[in-house]
Amino acid sequence: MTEPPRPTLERRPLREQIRQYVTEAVVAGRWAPGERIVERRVAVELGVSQAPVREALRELEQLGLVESEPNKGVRVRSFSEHDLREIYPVRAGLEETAARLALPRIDDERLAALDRHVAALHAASADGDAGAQIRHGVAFHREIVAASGNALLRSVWEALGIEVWTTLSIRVYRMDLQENAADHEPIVAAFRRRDPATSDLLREHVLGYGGCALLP
Amino acid sequence: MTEPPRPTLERRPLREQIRQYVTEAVVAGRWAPGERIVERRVAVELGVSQAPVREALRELEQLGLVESEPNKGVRVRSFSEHDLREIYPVRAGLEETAARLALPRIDDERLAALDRHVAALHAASADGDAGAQIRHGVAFHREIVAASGNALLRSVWEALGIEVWTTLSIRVYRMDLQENAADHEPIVAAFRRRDPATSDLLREHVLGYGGCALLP
DNA sequence: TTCTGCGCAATGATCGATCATTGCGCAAAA
DNA sequence: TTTTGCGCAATGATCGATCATTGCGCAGAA
Repeated sequence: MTEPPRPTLERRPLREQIRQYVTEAVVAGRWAPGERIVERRVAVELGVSQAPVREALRELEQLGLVESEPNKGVRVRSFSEHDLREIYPVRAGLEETAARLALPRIDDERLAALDRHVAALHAASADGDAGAQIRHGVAFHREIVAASGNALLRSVWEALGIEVWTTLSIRVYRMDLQENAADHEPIVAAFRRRDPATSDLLREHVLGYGGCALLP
Repeated sequence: MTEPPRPTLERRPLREQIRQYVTEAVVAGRWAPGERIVERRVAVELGVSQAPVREALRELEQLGLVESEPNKGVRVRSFSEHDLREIYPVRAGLEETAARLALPRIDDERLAALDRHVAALHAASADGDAGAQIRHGVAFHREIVAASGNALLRSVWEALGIEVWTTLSIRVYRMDLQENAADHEPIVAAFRRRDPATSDLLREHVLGYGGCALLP
């Protein structure tokens, strides 16, 4: 289940590191929406060539963090509040499907994993650690998607990039974090008793994220 | 709605043409599952350089048509029947969501478009033109997803590559086409009367595609 | 015989350079 | 003044070459 802990020797492809660098810059707001991202400039900045930067940018375009037009280059996407909210119905639908598929096949091990995520969420909540709250919250939902046993569903869900968007929403629009750890407990309980309503419960739960108001 | 018919001067990026070429080769079965796709070989074959081939292959990896490992290259994915069926619950969930969102906002123009797609489907069915059946069937569902008004939902749905997988399923596993045009009419009717059950109807409809048996 | 490690060929990853398109300023014509 | 092109600078798209990793066969040790 968990990764075998081997001494990772920094062997990730350049492109991945570049992607992470650009993502961080956009999410942290160091690069403003609408701003051009010039492939060569980034390449020079990082001491690499244009090619891997290009590849990284294409991946980020897929994610929706940047947008590009042929022969006109890439720029940081500007996210309206409306854009940021669009993700929730999609997530909700995917996770509803995941719950439907997971319900008859979820086992004790997974349920225990869900419990652990909830516990971690409580802890992060108590610490007031927003980053940890996001991470553990996402991990909880990821666990359910994985429990569906549908690899395609998982990859589609992952491609949404929940963590990035959540972080960004909070920074840009000061969306309320609303990660009340307790909200997750009924979901685990529903899975445990194989409640057919679990999927609806999960959908409403996710839609609740999207419905929450902006802070003043 | 439809593309403004301008004199297209073949100005698509190379990468797109390459992607299409490779897709066609894989879907038609000219390149067998498991077969290596060597970037330079394809490049030479098409008289281009390695870079755009590489980009095209990454897009196809995203689509799931090929798979790659770092430093080991790309190969044609081998699709088990199980893999091919995984798409249906995902599609069903996405389209259920689309229908939910579309229900309160679908207008007569879109409903008319749905009617046209159904009519085209009938015609293709009568002609026994499998390709046209797939295309119009997909167009019908695409119309609903577009009617949701959720751009992210649309792009996620498009990223599934329904047409490619349907075509491939039929060729490789001889999945039954089952595109009974009449099956689509109740869906349009449900939209027309704003039936809250429309989304469930659509979900079941899509799941029906996945449930259909293989031909002998 | 079986196991180990070296060395080469193939090829993915990256680079530096070139080609082609786009955007824009400026000058001349209307 | 407004419009129309021209020409250049910036930069994305593509290219050809090089660097680095992988897979594999073979010689020699166990």
